Amino acid sequence: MDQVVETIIYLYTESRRLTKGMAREVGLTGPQLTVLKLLETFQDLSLSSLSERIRAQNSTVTGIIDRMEREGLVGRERSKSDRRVVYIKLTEKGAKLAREVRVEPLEIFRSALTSLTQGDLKDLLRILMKLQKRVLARVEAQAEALAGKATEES
Amino acid sequence: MDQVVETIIYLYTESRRLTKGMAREVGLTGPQLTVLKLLETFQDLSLSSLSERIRAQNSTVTGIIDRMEREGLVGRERSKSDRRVVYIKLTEKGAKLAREVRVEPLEIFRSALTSLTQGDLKDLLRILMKLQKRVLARVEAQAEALAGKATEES
DNA sequence: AGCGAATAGTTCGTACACGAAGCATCGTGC
DNA sequence: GCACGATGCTTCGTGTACGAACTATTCGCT
Repeated sequence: MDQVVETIIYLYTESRRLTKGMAREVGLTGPQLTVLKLLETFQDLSLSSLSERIRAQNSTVTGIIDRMEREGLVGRERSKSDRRVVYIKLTEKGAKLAREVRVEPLEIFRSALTSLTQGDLKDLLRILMKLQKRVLARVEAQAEALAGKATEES
Repeated sequence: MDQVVETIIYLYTESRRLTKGMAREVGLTGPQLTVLKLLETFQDLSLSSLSERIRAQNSTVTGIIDRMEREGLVGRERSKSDRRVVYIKLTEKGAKLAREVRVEPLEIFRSALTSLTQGDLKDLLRILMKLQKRVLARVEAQAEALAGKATEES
């Protein structure tokens, strides 16, 4: 039971460690490699949609992009239609680097998954989803409780 | 399949977010609350064993302890038998705060787990362990490959 | 039109988080 | 005993990571 938690933590941290190691080989950090690969796949993305995809705050991504821009890997470009939006696009150098990185970040993780039997994979997903749903329900309940408390106080 | 990865990431980040929220209520950060609770359970721990338990580097934990010491929650004490070792112990104030925090950090997560059927829980653990074993095997294979490369280069 | 709320990004302050380098101490081999 | 590698911790530099406050737009409503 605690072991389940342990294992999930292990799997998560390990997959991050792997991305990081892979990134090091080309002189990048983990998040930077992730961003590079995302931009290769989707061409331009706004900063917000980038943050959404890597599950980080805008302020965090601003920093990551700052450093990648400094290295000449990406460029910023304001949208014509909505002048609040900034699109991030790969430069030549960035695109070249993205092509050089052979393996997808979560490769090892994925190949370990495929090596499970079809049945196991199905069960795993089913149970994890169930788990997620319950956690989500509790989180929302707690959020409401807090919101209620805040209202009382105000 | 990618969904499994997604879900695991969700579960992990959510559990961290919860710890953080709980910590905020008593004016702490996530890692600080974790350390506080660990020290409450085990009394004194050396800095290294603390790092091991929270899966962080010594240099990271040094910082966390620095800040907690500044707040008067913990104290450092050099070991008599091995003067390299530093034991971290709760102060009065730290112990009091630890007692005030009712819920264990991973509470929500755990209660969601217990709400699964016995069979599901068993399956989940079995599959996750299998997955972990395979990831581990691949990681080691890759580590060796890198080590080999390094030797060639030297 | 035009005001107020919402949205997109940035800036700032703080706290992890890691690796490399440094310092003190310990342990072993000779 | 004593050189030397190993161990425990700290320091430093860099890069996330978040939330709060701020600016510039855009949208919704009247």
